[in-house]
Amino acid sequence: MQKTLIRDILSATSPAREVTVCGWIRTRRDGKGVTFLELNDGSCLTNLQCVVDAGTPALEGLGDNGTGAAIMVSGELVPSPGKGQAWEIQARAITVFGPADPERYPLQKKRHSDEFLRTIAHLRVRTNKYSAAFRIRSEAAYAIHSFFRSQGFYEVHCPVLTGSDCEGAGEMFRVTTLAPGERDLSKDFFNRACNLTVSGQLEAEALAMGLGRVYSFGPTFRAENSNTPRHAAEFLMVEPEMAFADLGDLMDLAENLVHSVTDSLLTSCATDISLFDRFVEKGLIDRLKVIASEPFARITYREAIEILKKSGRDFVYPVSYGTDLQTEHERYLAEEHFGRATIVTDYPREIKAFYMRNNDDGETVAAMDVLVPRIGELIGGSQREERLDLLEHRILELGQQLSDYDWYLDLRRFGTNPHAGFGLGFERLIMMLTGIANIRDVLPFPRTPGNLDF
RNA sequence: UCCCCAAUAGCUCAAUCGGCAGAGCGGGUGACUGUUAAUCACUAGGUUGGCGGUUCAAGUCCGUCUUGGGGAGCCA
Repeated sequence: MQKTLIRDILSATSPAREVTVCGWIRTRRDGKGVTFLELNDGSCLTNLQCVVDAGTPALEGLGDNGTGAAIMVSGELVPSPGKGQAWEIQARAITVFGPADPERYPLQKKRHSDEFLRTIAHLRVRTNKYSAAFRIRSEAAYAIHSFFRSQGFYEVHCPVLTGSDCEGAGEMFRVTTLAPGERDLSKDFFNRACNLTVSGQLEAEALAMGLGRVYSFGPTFRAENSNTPRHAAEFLMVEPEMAFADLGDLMDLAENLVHSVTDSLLTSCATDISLFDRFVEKGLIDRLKVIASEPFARITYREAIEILKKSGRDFVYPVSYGTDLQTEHERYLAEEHFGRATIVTDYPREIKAFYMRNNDDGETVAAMDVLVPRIGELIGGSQREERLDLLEHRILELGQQLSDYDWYLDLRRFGTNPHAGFGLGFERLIMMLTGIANIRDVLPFPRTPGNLDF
């Protein structure tokens, strides 16, 4: 049987004698002579109106099923005489696949709070807001792949299971097959400690040293006890790594990526984004147009400190050279001072990771953070230290063992070159694109401290 | 992990000074209509998050735990 997606039906240019659609009933309105169904199949935001006349086999097939039921409707596609839709289906036959008991089905024909919908994450995709959010997720991922492909990058797949426990990106989840209480790691699956990855960066660097330009796009895990609307224990990270590139190249890449993805989403997800513009964040579309077209502000850490000092603001955390920028500082820079995406570069080496390239001034490293209004840090990256002696010195300075980084140091022993990369938090990008304020609502099944349902 | 706020019907929320547990939506029943957040009438629905305390009397005050939200730290 030929089934048509509602998305395709709604863009029809002519009537059709026989179409078949499948979907879930969103609402049902009964009259004496006619019943109206709003059918949604997830292919797009808009529902398809199905008209079921009284006394027909179609109504008999429908029975008393309403909101939430999964059905198949066959009939004629005709121009709708009513207001509100161009097309409707005059139903000839209806098959019910799965009813939804209205006394127990949690989704009603009304607005629910995000907090309530999180408790039924397995069902919330059947609402307008969440189906739109997850369609945007998919389109954003597609746009990211398209961008990198157009720039000569190859996607690489970095391992989720890692023996490295010293990447310094946060607390790690331990993975083990040992029985509870057993502590002898030599008897564990890998004969050593194993963790879930916090970043594919080190592996991506290795792959960039042969493929030139690569990016990984995969899950990462942080066992931090972070309870904020911007952190999750499992999230996707986009991590490009470029050989023969410096910090300037990296900033251009980050800016072009965000421009490109935002611009293409404004077209490919126009209907879904307009939903968020109306009901979630007023003015979202205008803000996205700015993000898609305006150059990012670019300042050094030193300049950022000067701006903050001159701001006259009474910050909770005092501003001084040498300490990291706090959330309130980042927000001031991106939201108030510049009013657009802002790249801050060249942080003091003491507050950044060991692998970042030392600048010639001896005190800063070639790091960059991309700060976005309302989101905060969307991207963090750096030019990597390609000089073996300086890298070894930095590792030892931090009290770590060179042997732990043996394979990573090989990349500097053989064919080293200036290279750079960053990590982009995919969920934060989706928050930016939708205006959704809580990361738990852009992840289909969010993992946060104490929450492992579904 | 720290600070602040909240928890009452399936959902969203009221309940005055501590004094009879309420509404809208949703559900059920019926009416009506090419309807579109349909409309109208009737109706069912409660151990006020758990435990303990104060009081003649606790949804309301106190302690504690749990859960959720906001802010901070950590970061993407």
